[in-house]
Amino acid sequence: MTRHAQDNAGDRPVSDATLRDLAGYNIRRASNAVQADLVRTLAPFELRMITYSALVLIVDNPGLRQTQLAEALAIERSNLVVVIDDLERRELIGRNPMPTDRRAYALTATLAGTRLCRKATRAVRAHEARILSLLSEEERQVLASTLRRIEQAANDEG
Amino acid sequence: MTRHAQDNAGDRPVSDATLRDLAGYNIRRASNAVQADLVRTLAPFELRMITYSALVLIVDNPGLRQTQLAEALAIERSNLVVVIDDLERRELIGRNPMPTDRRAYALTATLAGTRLCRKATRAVRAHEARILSLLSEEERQVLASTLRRIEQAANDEG
DNA sequence: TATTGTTATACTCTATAACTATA
DNA sequence: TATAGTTATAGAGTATAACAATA
Repeated sequence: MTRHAQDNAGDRPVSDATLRDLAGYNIRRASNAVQADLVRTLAPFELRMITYSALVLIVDNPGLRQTQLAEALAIERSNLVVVIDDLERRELIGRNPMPTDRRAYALTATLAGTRLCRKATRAVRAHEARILSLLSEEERQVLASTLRRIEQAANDEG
Repeated sequence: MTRHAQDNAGDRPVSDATLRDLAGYNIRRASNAVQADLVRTLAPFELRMITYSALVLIVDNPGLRQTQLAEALAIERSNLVVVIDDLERRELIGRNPMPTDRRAYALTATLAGTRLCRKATRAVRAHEARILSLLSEEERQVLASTLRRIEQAANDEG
């Protein structure tokens, strides 16, 4: 393919200096890349990120109600329903009636759910370890700390 | 509302220690919060994050082709079309024929587009400044640097 | 009246395949 | 044969409103 002088920006590297100054832009790009990678990591377990996260929290907090779980995951109650439906249909968790409040369910993991959770967590951690191996221990701590504060501040802006 | 002893996890704080160890989880939460905040910031300009980002790159790189722009934004060519359609319909940018390649368009911002870009950038920066004021200069640099490396590594895992 | 889980719905973001016109 | 832009479509993710059962 021949090139001509008047191609102007055609072959020069694209400058994204303005956007790279914005935390929101960098976070979106990193988040998209990491989420796509997590989809691949969790696919063998037939789990999505949100399904996996819900399972972990149920394993770690037996007896959780759905509203509590939705809040902990920072998603809407209504969007959690299909997630719980999926985990229950596969008999990884159970919706147990609460004697003290007949509106609510106490969520508990089955043995199969606990086992799958452990296996998936090992896979996710191994996968993350390869990515995070590029970062020093201090950088990892700064990353976790700054992300948490940014989330908090962004929510407070609302 | 009365409480009973058998409420089990009902009132205890939900432990998300397992998930908080995962970079992917923290990044997703921060990204969601920041994107939601950006939506609110850009709404007065009738811009979404992707529309704003595209406009910035066109202003900074006049003559850009759509494929180059999509690659720079890390989105699919096909998803960029409606974004460019929107910006063109509002006469913020123009699709100019390229004499050297009649398949492609050279994208350029109009005066109105350049002005809107400047105004929106000021608003976004002011908004980010409030959030980033919680971070030291060193933390901001570590954040930007680590996010970029994580994006790169996650893409390479694919 | 308020809350829990649920349904329905809509809008955004992303990914893929296939088409057209050019190269 | 390959590339630029386009169209259509499907799957996630997210948000809101409204409902029945229960508190």
